[in-house]
This record gives sequence, C-alpha cells and structure tokens, in this order.
Amino acid sequence: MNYWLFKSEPETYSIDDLARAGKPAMWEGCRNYTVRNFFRDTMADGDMAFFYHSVADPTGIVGTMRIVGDAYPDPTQFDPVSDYYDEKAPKDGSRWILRDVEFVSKFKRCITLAELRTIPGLEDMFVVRKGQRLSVMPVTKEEWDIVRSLPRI
DNA sequence: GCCAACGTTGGC
DNA sequence: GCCAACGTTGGC
Repeated sequence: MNYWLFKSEPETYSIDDLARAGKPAMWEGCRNYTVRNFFRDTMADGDMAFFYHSVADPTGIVGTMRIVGDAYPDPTQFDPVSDYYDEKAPKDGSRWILRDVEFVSKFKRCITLAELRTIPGLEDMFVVRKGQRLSVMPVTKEEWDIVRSLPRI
C-alpha cells in the first residue's frame, strides 16, 4: 500500500466537488512525465492519498481519498476544446494517463502548509520542500500517520 | 503581481 | 546529447 498527496486548485476542483460526486472521479489533466510515471508504475488500486488545496487561502491538506482501479488514457488529451488538449499526443493514449479517485474523508480543518512546516517528522515531506512543484507526490507511511494523528481533524 | 525553482522544448 | 530559452507552478 502506497500513500500520495494530490494537489488541486479548489477553484478548479475542490474536496467538496469530489465529495459531491458520490462516485469515483477522473483525476484528469496531469501533464508532467514524473506524475505520469507515478500513475503508470507506482500507484496501485487501493492506495490512499491526501487531497491538497493549492493556490488557495489557506493552502493545505483538506481530506483523504482512495485510488480506484488501474491507470488508463486521459481522454482530455484528445479533446480539442479542453484546456488539457495535446495535439501531439500519440493515438494510443500512452503519453497522458490518469487515475480514478474516490472521496474518503474531509478534515474538520485545513492542515495548512505553514502548520505542516512546523511538525516534527515532516521536515522531508515533498510538499514542504522548496521548489517542489509536482502536482502528485509520494508520501511515506510515517508522514501519513503523523498527519492522520494531528488534533482536530 | 512577483519571482524562485523547476520541467520542457528545440536548435545545434 | 547539451543547454539556453521559455513556460509553468505555486507560495507569498
């Protein structure tokens, strides 16, 4: 079982949007090869992930979700009217893939980035590292457990 | 709005 | 295959 952190701008897609969906949703639009490789090679059905709000006030972890099923081609790469359209994407869909995710929980409060930076044991967490811009990143079990054990969540 | 940091592109 | 230029992310 692996653990992850997924970033999303809540104006685009928030934890509430995922909760309202009431079923697994496509995590579409990732256009970064490192993330693509995570989706393809490392992530597995049943993995757990934090939902993180970026470009928000405040930014931070707002809940959890579960990875459902296997990776498959992201349909938005073939959609000319989509923001995520990629005219050079091979027809076999191998360039950009996605994962389905389902809502698990929303925290009672946002665990802000500022708070994460102060918590012993999270010093090396990807999301607190300077310049780290991946929209999907791995989380260790130790980091997962520390965040899950914070008060009032 | 600024800008640091990083990923991607493309010329050579 | 190198690397400069460019584009994007995302915190502040």
